[in-house]
Amino acid sequence: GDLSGPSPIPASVAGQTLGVVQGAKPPEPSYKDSLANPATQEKSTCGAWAIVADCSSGQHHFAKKLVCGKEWCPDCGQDNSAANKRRQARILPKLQQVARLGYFVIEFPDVYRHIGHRGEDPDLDGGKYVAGWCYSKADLRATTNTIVNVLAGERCGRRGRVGGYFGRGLGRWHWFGEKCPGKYNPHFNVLVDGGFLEPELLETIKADLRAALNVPDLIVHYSHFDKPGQIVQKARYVTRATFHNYDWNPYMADELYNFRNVRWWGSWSGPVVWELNEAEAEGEDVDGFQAVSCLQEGVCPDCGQPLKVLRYNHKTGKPVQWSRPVDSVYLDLWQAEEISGSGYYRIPHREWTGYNFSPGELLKLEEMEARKRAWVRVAAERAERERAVEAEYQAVLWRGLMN
DNA sequence: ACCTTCATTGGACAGAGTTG
DNA sequence: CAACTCTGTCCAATGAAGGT
Repeated sequence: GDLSGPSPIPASVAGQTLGVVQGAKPPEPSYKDSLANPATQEKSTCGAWAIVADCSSGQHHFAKKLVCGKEWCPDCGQDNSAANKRRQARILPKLQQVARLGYFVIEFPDVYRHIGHRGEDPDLDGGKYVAGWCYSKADLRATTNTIVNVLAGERCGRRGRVGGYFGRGLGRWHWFGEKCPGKYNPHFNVLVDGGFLEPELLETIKADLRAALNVPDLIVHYSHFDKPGQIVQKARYVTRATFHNYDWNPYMADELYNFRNVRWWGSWSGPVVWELNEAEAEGEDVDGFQAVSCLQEGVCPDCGQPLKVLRYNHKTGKPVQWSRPVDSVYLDLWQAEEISGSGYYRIPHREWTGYNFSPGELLKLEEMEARKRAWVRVAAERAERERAVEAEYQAVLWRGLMN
C-alpha cells in the first residue's frame, strides 16, 4: 500500500470537516432561500458560498460558486455573468449537434401582453380566470406547449411527436426588448435543427402557430445560420437576461418564480458536428465552455473520468458528487482559479496539510492524520514482526542445513 | 447541494380502420 | 371474421431545471 501517497482532497475534506467549522456554516434558517427566492430583495449572497468536487482520479479538484441566477440580480443579470455562461454551457453541447440552425422569434403584439393577470387583481370573467397568453406562469406554460406542439408535432405515445416541422429544438422566453426598457414584451426564442425554409413552408408554419395560439397577428420572424460562430452567438443571445429590473414588473417577476424557462424537445444524443474552436476562429469567446459543460454533466474536464461520488442520496439513491456548501473564502485559501468567469474553479492539487485551515479544521485533520499515523505504525510493527519471524525461520533452516 | 416539480419517454391498452 | 395496423389516451419511469 502507498502509505505516504496522495492525501485527502478538497471535496472529501469539505464534506467531512469544513461544515463543522464555527462560522463557516451557511446562515440559518435558509441560505438557499436568500439565494434563490426571487421575492427576496435583500442584498445578494451570490458567490458567497461554493460547493466542491473531485474527479475520481483524485488529481483534479473543482469548485462552483452558488449564484441565484435571477435575471434582475446585479450580478447574474449581466451579459456573460457566471449565470449566463452556465446557461450557455448547458445548451452548447446540444447546439454542437446541429449543422444548420434555424431561429424563430415569436412575439405577441401589445394587446395580448397583459391579458390573464393572476395576481392580487386577477382578470376574471364571471369568477373564472380569463385565459391569456403570456401574463401568468400558467399561461406562459400553456403557450409554450402550444408553440412546441406546432413546431415539434403533437406527442403521440411511443411514436414520439408526429406532424411537426422540426425533429428537435429548444426555446427560451425573453421578457423585455432592447428598444423600450421596462416595457413588458414577451417573445419566445426558438432554436431548431433546420436551415433554409421554402417561403411557402415558412408561411404554413406561421399560419399554424397563429391558428394554434388563436393570435392572427402573431409576429413571427425566422432566420438561419450555419457558421459555428453564428450558432454560438445565438446561444449567447438566447440565454441572456432581459428582465434587468425587478421594479419593471414585480407581479410578473413573482409569477416567474420556479418557471422553467428553457424548453427543449427531440433527441440530443447524436454526434457533435462542429467544435467550439471553430467558433473561436470566427471571433467568439468560447473560453471555458467545454470545461463547464463537462462539469455540468458530472465529468472531469481534465481527464474525462467521472467526478468522485461522495455518497448516495438517502431517498433517491442517486450519487452525490458535490460537497455541501462551504464559505467561498476557501477558494482564495486554496488559490483556486476561476474558469473564464463561469463561477466554476480549478483547485490546484496539493497535499492537504499544505492548506491553510482554521483551528477547528486542523483539529479534525490532525485527528485523521493521527489515525493514519497510528495505522502506519501498527502496519509497520506487524511487518517488522513478520520479518523477524521469517528471519528466525530462515536462520533455523540454515542451521539445519549446515549441520 | 438535494428536493420538488414538470416535461419527456415509451409501454399498455383499446377502438377504428384495413386487408384477405 | 380474424389478424393486423393505425391512432389516441393513459400511465409509470426517467431526467432536467429551478428553488424550501
